Amino acid sequence: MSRANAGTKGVPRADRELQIVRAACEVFGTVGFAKASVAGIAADAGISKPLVYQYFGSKEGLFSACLTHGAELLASDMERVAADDSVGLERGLRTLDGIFRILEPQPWLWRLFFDRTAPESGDVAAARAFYTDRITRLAMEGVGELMALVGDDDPLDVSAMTAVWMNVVDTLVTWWLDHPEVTPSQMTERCYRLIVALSGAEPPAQIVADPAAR
Amino acid sequence: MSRANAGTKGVPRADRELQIVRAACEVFGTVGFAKASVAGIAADAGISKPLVYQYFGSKEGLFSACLTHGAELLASDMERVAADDSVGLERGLRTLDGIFRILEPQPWLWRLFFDRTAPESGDVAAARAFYTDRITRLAMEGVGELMALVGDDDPLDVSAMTAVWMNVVDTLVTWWLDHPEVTPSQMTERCYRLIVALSGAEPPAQIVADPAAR
DNA sequence: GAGGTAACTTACCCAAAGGTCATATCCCTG
DNA sequence: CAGGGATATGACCTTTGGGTAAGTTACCTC
Repeated sequence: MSRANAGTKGVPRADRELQIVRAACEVFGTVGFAKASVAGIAADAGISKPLVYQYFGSKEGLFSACLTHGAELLASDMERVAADDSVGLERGLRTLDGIFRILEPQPWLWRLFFDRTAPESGDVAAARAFYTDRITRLAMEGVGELMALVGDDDPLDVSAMTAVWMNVVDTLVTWWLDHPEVTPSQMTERCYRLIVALSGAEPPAQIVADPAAR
Repeated sequence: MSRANAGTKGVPRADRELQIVRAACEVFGTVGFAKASVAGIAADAGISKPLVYQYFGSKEGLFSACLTHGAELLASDMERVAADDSVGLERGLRTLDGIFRILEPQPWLWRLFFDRTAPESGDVAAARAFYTDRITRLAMEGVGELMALVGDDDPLDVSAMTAVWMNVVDTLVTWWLDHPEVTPSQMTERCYRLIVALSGAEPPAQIVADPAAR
């Protein structure tokens, strides 16, 4: 009588895990690791706290799963863009475009990656290091091309510029979160204008109208 | 006998408050509001927890005092630069230069401002809104000038660009934190090169050598 | 259909941290 | 030099939330 609602509901583990991860991504991405409560996530997912621990071991394990889930989505898209033959600012624009489209239905995914309240050791750090490497490599490649175009190949300059680039993406996504009525396409066009304003010279324009980029 | 170390040590309130705020700025700025512990801050400051509460009322009140302390320092310097007659990218460079010099001995101050784990209502929010307004106004003014130079006066574009600009500053400061051997002057020069790389056209060069900017 | 296993829950434990209380010591003033 | 107020503290209270123990139900296989 005491454990009235106990007992299996016949949902396979893989389904439940995905359901939990999705709820957790939204919570972690919105309020951050430190302020997120496992009980709250469980409630959002419509299940109880011990099930979360049974499947993910700890709050940290759950966050790690979320990080992997989100980062995989983003990293694979960035690699797709990198495989194109665009260079310099145009490649930057195409990358932004892909990111905006992925984040449209789940903008909070982005925050998982830059959460300073997340643990800095253990599985979480390992997962983050793995994806940071993967993404930073792409960014450095793109930024390096851009810097080489103007004859600057100081590695520290490239390093700093890569950091700037990655946080510019972060900032534009954040700005977008505060202006939810703006569509991904409009964001891409806006980024194009901002780059024009900075550089004076206009990069190729086909990105905005290119149907293949949709 | 139980409260052995109790009793005044003759330190005036104002001195203690400054001492506590300084310790708190470092902790809040380093680990963030959520993960910071008041007892830990008290220990760092060399005093006990109840004294913190006696002087600041709550953890939130303490953070609010830190925010005001740090923001005042930065905002007043930005206003100094704004009062100069530089425009566009040169004004941006001068602002960066001032920020780097202020943050050199206490880089964590910067993070107080962008702490997403801080409370979003009450005194903290009020203090942040006050300084956000003050700083954003300056940034928008500078960014607006830059955008006007190239004929873009869409207010949303200016808004997004302002966000980008403010986070670029954040990023460069963060990058600097990871490269402590770099001096403020070197950082300013590096920023100059990055801007050149982005814009193609070179902004006025005197900022780097200008003794008045030191 | 008996039993093993995977899916699920309620009720609880306990450590950490925000916040308070009662008390102790010192300085300043009349 | 008496006492009021400012400065200071150890011990405590209370809430929050990560984590667990033990029990319940359903499905699957033989």
